[in-house]
Amino acid sequence: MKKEENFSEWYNEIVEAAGLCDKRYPIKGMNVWTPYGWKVMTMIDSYTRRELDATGHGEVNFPLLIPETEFKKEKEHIKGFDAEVYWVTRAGENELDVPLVVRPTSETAMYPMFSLWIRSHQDLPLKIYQIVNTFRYETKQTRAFIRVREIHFFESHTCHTTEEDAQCQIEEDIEILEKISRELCLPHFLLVRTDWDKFPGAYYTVGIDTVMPNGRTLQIGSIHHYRTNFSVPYDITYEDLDGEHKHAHQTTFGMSERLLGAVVGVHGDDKGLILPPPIAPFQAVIIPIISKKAPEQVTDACKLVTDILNRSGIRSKLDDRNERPGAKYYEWEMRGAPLRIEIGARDLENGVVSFARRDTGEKGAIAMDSVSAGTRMLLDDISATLYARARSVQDSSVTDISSLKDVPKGELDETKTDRILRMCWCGSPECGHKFEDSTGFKILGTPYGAQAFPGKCIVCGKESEKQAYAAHTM
RNA sequence: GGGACUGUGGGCUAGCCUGGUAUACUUGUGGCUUUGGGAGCCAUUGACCCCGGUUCAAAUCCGGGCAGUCCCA
Repeated sequence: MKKEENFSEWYNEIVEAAGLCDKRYPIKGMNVWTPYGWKVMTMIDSYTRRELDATGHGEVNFPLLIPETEFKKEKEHIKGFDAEVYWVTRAGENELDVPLVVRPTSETAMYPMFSLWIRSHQDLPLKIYQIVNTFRYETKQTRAFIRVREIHFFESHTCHTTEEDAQCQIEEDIEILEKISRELCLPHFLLVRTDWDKFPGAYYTVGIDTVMPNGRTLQIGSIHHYRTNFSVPYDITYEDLDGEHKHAHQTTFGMSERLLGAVVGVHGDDKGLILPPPIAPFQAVIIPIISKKAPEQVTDACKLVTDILNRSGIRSKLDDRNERPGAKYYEWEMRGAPLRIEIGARDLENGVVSFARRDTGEKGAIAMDSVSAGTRMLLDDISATLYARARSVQDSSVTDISSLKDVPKGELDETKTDRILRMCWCGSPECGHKFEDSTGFKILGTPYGAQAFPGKCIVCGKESEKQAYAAHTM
């Protein structure tokens, strides 16, 4: 399995071989989460919960179904989702009077309730989130975790008195994102989407994009500022200090199981998955090397070390199956366990345990009496290495261009890697569409909170200070 | 949005053109031996995507459905 040669094939094989999911469920785009994969996903969710709870968001759980009447209230939103929603039109033996939408996202489920919950400025800000599954009828090629029809995701929704308050929320969302993505060792771009690519109904959208090994970008989340685009049709108003009724300003922030897809793609190698220690179900896997001499001592030492590590907060697993050690090495490498610890008679004589790092393949020994401190240090270093490695791939995949002639076209080079283009753009839709149509690249947007970037628009040549990123997307 | 290809035990695969008895490897299960990088031997379970058509006879030919993979925009 060669990741660099054929990323698509590699990815498809690895997600099943590593035990993340089973793709044989007989509905397109709906896969089964198997125990190991679900464990990783719930680890990711636990960081989401931690950060959202810490910033005063309350966790809720809304119904899956939305009445058509509520769903249809915001026109842009409907236009964006109409083609990909599932409908419940029948129940038991009856046709329903009001058909029900299976949520593609929860704005239209939540906002009628927000309208009831919010009466006074004292009810604001309202900050809630939920971790649920949503459904979108994908007609294109689906792919495990990356393009699915049933999506596991979190969505946070907030309401504020003013646009400025809502803007502060965007800043907070970005801080939350930084903390979560750091745990996953995932570098990314924050790009304000073009007007024609923003979320249906949004005032503006910040896309969160990461770079996959084939040089294509993968959107792993988004943050939206709605202004009052939804609060008007959904009648979400509050009474201000002066007794006036005003519409709330809203934001949302969401990320999905694509985070896991990104982790697989960004960190994995030809031997399989490489999981960042914070989300690895087993951070250290202990493998006994049984020999004819002293088998009991080895077994006991393995149990002891596993116990010591677990008690010091390092998720550890003793693999004492009746298999050859080599077979276990291959399996845990495939599954991406960050650190392997081997203990045999030789190690016991020397008072150490042997280790092998999954990220670099480096092998060494840790003194038995400092095994948990030594393991902790290695795990931290693995995280740092994974992040640095991913960061350098991301940085080196960006090419600055100043003319349409510089746009790579047709055949990819021998590395089969796509490029991310950075250029000056005047910001007009005419130039944007012209660029996209003539190059086949998609404009991802302009850097969020970027410094001025003086230059000449790549299409019309007009002076501009806007920088744009463009890429092929997954 | 457009095009191409493919569905055979759990996995991978031969057979399909030219209709008749389904192949290999692997995995699983039971047993014995084994354990510092994918162990060996013996025994054993297990499959032609679904619906329809043609035919004495369909994995094979035809039509539709479902599912999967790839390419282009």
